[in-house]
Amino acid sequence: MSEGEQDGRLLRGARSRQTVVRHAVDVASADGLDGLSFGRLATDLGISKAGIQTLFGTKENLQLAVIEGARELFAEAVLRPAADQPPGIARLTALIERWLDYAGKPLFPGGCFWAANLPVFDSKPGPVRDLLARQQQAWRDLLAGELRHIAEIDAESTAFQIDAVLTAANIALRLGDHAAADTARRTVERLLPERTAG
Amino acid sequence: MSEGEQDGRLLRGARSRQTVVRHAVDVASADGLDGLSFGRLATDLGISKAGIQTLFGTKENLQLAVIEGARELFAEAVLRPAADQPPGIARLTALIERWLDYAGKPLFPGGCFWAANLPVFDSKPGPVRDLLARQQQAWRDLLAGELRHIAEIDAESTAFQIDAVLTAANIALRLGDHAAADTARRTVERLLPERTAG
DNA sequence: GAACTAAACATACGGTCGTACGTATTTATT
DNA sequence: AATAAATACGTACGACCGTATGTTTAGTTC
Repeated sequence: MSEGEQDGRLLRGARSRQTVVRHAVDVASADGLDGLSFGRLATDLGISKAGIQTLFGTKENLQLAVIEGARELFAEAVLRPAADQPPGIARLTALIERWLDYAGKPLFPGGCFWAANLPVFDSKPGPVRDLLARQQQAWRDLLAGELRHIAEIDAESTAFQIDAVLTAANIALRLGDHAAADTARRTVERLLPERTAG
Repeated sequence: MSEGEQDGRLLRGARSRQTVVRHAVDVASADGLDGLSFGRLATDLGISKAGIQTLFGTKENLQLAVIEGARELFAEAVLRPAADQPPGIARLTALIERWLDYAGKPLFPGGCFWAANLPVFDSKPGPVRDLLARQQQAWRDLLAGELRHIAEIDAESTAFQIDAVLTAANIALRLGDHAAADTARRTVERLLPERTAG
């Protein structure tokens, strides 16, 4: 009758990992990947510290699992909805709108997961930093891919710029600037060529 | 004959604070303001943990002192050299060049101090977050002030954009993208009106 | 249902953290 | 020289950290 139940069955294996990771992502987006600890997660979830340690082994493994988990949530909230749109400016716009939603009414309580954690780990070589950097690059590549469907644009450099503006908007939002999303929207619009009719 | 000496005299008062803060800024730029601890600073500097505690009282006070110290170093490295230039585009360019230097060959071993710490504290209300946010705003206001000398430009929004690009360049630099400074330079140039002759 | 594996737990260890308190030492003031 | 104030230090405390080891429980396989 402990808390570590789900659907009346004790959490076991993959299902336990998922439960822990899901909560750990929230913790890490607010307090950073460093703010994670077996003890805290155990207390929050009402299960034993040693049980979590059994599932993940080391703290670094936990962090890596959490990063993967965050990416899945991000893909579900931002990438998948935009995949419906046709390639090019439509899909790009959808991605950006979804991203601003994602940063605004936080899927993650601490705002963008990568904006929160990359600056902390960018000076700490290791698997955590590498994984975060790879995911960030994948996101920028995705933006660049859509931009290549638009003529008269330097895809790489525009992708860099869009990502920069979105990240800055994320921080501004978290600091209480409610207009930041609109600012970002207008800024991005100006980066794209004059809108064609329709 | 302990390590806590300077010019042969024991460190006392303000001089001690300055010594500790100077080192703590380096630590905090690499490991974050959370990575600071009395014990670690004491070990690094070869003085006693309790001595540092006497100087700062609480950890939060230490963090606030470190933030102020970082701002002084930033002002010395970026703001003061650019102050020679005439207001407007010349001074703006000087600020940006100095900033890229500051982010590149690190005055702080962890790159831009605010880029590293703002994302961590933007979700944690308190004096530390407030001070960091105020300083960030002051920097953006400074950029906007210079931009107002340039016609046909939305000063606020361009300042937002320049800051966003510089911050993104800082992270890219730390992740090994050696071309990031040039990318940022070119991006900023495109934000300003066609260069007048000379 | 017996044997085996995987999962969850209990407990323990050394380490560091932040803070508190008392003591010695240095500087400043009288 | 005596006194007061500011500094620096030694030590101690409870709390949490990450990890390791052994044990119990829950599923699985034969």
